[in-house]
Amino acid sequence: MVRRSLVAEQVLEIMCRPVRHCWTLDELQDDLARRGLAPNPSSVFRAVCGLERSGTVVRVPLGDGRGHYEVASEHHDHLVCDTCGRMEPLACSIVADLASRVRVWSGFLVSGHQLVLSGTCGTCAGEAHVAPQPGRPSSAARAGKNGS
Amino acid sequence: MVRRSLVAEQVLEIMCRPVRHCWTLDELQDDLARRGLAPNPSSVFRAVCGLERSGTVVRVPLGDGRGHYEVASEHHDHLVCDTCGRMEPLACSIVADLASRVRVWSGFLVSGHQLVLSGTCGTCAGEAHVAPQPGRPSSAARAGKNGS
DNA sequence: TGGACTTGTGCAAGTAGCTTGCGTATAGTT
DNA sequence: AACTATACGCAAGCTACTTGCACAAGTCCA
Repeated sequence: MVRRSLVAEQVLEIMCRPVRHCWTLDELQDDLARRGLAPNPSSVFRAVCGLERSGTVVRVPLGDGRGHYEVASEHHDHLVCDTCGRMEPLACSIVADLASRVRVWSGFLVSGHQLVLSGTCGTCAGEAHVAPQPGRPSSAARAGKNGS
Repeated sequence: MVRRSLVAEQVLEIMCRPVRHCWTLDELQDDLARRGLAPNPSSVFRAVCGLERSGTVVRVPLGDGRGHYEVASEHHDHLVCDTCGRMEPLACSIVADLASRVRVWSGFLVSGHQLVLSGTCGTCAGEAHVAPQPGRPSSAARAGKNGS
């Protein structure tokens, strides 16, 4: 008795679009709302959980205290632009030889890694020379979850 | 009117001991309790906040949804053992050339990074096989860490 | 077609890990 | 000793999930 989950279907469709590289639950819900669906946060959560369990999507820990999800593909790392908040995938091969070097260096058997590079993306760096961009949603802007 | 904060003082003292590389607020509170102090969680939080504001300690986002703090020193990355949960610092120079490679590769101007390698530390790997690798500087020995 | 069964969804409450506001205690200063 | 700024405890609040429960709806089988 396999029932299709409308929410999960739409979530997957949204995540497969190349508009963005990875999503928070909030962003997914916003996108779903824009599509006329307005599911409960718990439904979005459960849909993503299901997709994660089935291996279709994976959770990316970006260290900002929120859950980020992306469609499962070959392992890669992430570039996060401090200016526009955009995130880009980074071919993992660029750090592929790290494991063996670490092993030799410290005896640590590396089985996985998570690398997040922050800085300014090519676009923003280019724009910075032309004109400043006011009102950009910076990743830091979100950080004030409770102020502090 | 500068009053010393007993909690902040003890927190800093705890964090300066090489017993462990980085602490959560919980762990700090436990250690403080072991020292006879039993401060409120909010006091620990405020003490750490103060130390962070003054640049004495830094927050390390490990992607587990909790705040980890370590004494501020030269930037480095982290090795986390999946078996014993121990964490070790990893000389950052090992990924130092990454920025320039990424720049060439994608035009991204890297200003910072956060790398967490997970796997099995030398000690745990040794215990698992009974035949540890001799002559290798063990991660524990090198980093002067003990383990939790 | 209809009843049983299974699964998806919404709603609300619960949880973890902070974070903040407020009142009181207390160390420094005058 | 009085005054005042700061540390601290307590409790409540916040974010971002996470879970439990009830109901609705889809699927299966007779």
